[in-house]
Amino acid sequence: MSLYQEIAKHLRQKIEDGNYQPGEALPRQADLASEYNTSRVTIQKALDMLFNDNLIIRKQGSGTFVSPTYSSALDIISSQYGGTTQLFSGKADVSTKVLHFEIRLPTNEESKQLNISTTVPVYDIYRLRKLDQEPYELTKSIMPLSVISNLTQEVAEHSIFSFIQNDLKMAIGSAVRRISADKATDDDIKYLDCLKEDPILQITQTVSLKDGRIFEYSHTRHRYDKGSIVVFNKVPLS
Amino acid sequence: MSLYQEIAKHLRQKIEDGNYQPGEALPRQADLASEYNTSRVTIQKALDMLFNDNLIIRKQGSGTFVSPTYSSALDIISSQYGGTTQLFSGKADVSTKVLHFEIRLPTNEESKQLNISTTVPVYDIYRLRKLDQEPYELTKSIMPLSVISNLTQEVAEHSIFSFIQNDLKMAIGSAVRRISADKATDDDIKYLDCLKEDPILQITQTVSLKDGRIFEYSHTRHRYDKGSIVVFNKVPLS
DNA sequence: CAGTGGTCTAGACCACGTT
DNA sequence: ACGTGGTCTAGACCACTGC
Repeated sequence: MSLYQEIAKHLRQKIEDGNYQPGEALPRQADLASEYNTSRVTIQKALDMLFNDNLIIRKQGSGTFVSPTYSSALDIISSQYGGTTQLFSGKADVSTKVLHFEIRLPTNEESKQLNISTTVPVYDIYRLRKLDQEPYELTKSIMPLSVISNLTQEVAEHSIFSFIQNDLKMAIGSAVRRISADKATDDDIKYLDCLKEDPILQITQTVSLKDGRIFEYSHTRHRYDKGSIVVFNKVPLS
Repeated sequence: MSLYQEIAKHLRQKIEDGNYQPGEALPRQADLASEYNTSRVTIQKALDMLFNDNLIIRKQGSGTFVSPTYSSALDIISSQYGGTTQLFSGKADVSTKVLHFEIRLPTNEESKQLNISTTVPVYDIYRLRKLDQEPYELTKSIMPLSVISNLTQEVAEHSIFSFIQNDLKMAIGSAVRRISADKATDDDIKYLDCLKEDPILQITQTVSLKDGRIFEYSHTRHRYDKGSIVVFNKVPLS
């Protein structure tokens, strides 16, 4: 890990441990540079990381301060990446039932969303995830074989995200999510064990690898009483 | 505007204009530095901005490429900041009806969310926004007088966000949003003109200024058929 | 091995807030 | 006027990719 990342990690730890209280000023950049025996630019790169995570506030002409609204509750925010299995790792028992597993050609909409030709086959996987035996989410995933291969029903029963990261050694880069509310469908009622009048929270996402290739286009449906999405937005710089 | 911001803006324009196609390589950092008559570090800061907006992909040892999935559709993503009025500026006719306007002391929950004492008075504003005369969202906003002052019902009928930015000259920094689905309440049915069985998309948010003070804690309710939230997430660096 | 982006330096000057 | 963070430089070396 590079120096600025180490410094960011160290400062983050000090803030989380309460060495610096919310609202309190951090040492000047020049002093931090001396302390870590590095240059100011490197300190700035470290502070950039903390700033992007809302841990600190920077005031030109005044100083750097621990965000007055800092609370560890924000830890959740950035964690929606590793998929459901990783998110609840250690907190709850996640089990997966594969309802459908098929390799076929994509529809026009799917090929457009995945940015592939309609001649490239895709996995079509429909899964029900349970948290501590309670139905939690229903997900339909479409993944191109040109990006992900050797996916089996066995893998789908566990975590596809960890298979991609740990077995295929591919790095996930970013995700675009659209969140909406919808009425319950017959499948929702059947698998999520909800009522006809219960709302559903739906997340439609395309997830890309670091190299920019899209590897998943999916729709996830949640019971309205078991899940919400937390997002953190910085103001645009431009 | 600083040099790296100008360069980022210029490169962004070139990508959006199609001078560089999706997947195509940009010039090497060294060449860009020569072209803009600056140093490589400055070019890197400019590229950081484009990278954060998913416009480019960087491959160490290989080059910098226009994101293969780049599409201008992503422009929407970062725009949820200026409030509803600004978001639809020029696209639709936004009108606001103030249903309630009051100054009172906050509840325990509100003071906790706003990070203020229960002795600091707050504005309690309940508004119905319409888009081209159609009910769009119902928002209950709580704002501390210690942060925002001189707010009037007159202002609430237009845009509170633009009042804060343009009149009070205060800069908005970040927002934490929780998005969930809910059943329709009597108010939803009455004001949003929806049915009892229609789902509602609810956004609960706290919005902070650049200096870290929270200026709004609000709940916004949308008709399920008129609105969704799009978010873009980069993978965490740590 | 050549070529690319990633990290880092030591120092300079600028912009902004506070006193 | 002073102190702070913001920007920028010219050059060096490291890390990774691909031929």
